[in-house]
Amino acid sequence: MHSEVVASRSADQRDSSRESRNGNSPQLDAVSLAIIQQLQEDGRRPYAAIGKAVGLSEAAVRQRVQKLLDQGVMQIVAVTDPLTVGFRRQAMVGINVEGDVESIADALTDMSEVEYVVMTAGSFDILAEIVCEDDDHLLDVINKRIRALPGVRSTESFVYLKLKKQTYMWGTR
Amino acid sequence: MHSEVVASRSADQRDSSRESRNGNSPQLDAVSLAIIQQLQEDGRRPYAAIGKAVGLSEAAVRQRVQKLLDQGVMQIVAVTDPLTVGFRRQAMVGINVEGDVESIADALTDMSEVEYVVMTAGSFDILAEIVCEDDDHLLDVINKRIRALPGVRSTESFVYLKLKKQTYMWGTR
DNA sequence: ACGCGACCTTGCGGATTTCGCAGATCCGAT
DNA sequence: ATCGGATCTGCGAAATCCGCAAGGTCGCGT
Repeated sequence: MHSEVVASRSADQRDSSRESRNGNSPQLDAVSLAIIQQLQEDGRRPYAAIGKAVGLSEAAVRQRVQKLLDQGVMQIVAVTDPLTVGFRRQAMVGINVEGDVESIADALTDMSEVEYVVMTAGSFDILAEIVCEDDDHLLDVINKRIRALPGVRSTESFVYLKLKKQTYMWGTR
Repeated sequence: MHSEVVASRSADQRDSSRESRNGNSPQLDAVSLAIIQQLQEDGRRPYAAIGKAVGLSEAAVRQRVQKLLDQGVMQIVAVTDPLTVGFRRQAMVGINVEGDVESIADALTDMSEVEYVVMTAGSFDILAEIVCEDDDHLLDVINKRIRALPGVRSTESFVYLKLKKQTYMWGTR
């Protein structure tokens, strides 16, 4: 009874201790992946339901989720389109840097208006997404704060006109 | 008694029966805003706790959250760094279009590998974020699928090297 | 071979939370 | 003045969460 799936979570994705986050290597197995998928569909889904879906007991799911949360591998949050929540100006800013890219990225990370920072290959070294209340605010962040950082060679802004898609469903496909 | 906040949720969010998401502004009142903030901190926070924080009964919070969810104003989901979850190649693609920008954006929206689509002002008409398993996959999506769309004049890719920040905390600042 | 640690399972109450529904209220529209 | 819709509050009942305890299994290092 109860057997069903289970899929013998053997000792598969062992080794390969590479790191992806900013330092540690969480190393997820297939079951945790499945749990995350469940929670990507509905962050409030009960543990028992998740357990049934991935072939684990309620208690086990609870422990796994807690650990994933504690490790910072995943977070369960509400997401919205900022435009509907009163932030009327958003922009993606492409930045070119001379010198240490990482330190500039860190400086951007510390700004509360900056939602998203990623280091890239291509004609920009960094892409940063900015969320502001209005034009003045946006202008201020870009010109006074970002361009003022030592090492920033140039920036190019892309003001958001309309958000068309925003998903959190990889793996679900 | 019990007053506290409440802030007289006047008769604002009239209509809104329409598909929010895009062009319009559902107009959230202060209470819904506060609820969203609570859920941005913890997507699983109990309704009673939220109610206490925003000055509403448990049932009222539940109804509001349900409506926000139904309207598509907000979603409660698990988020992770895709790199941690096995998607090893990501990129932002800037796209220039001739003709109807919106229809191209819609086409992008239909691709499962595309996580994020936004229409912008600036030297790109559209920015799209792509999440793939490996280089072949990424190459395939960009060259075979995106560039193949009629109306796409040119694209420029920014392959992600390292994600530095990813937040969901507007309003909480 | 043995012990240890990591992880799962089953089972179990009690505390909490969720959920549905009936009864107020408020407010604008007829 | 009154009707109707939207929203809030107040309940029980059902479901979920949470901690905990007693095993079981597997892989690994000594």
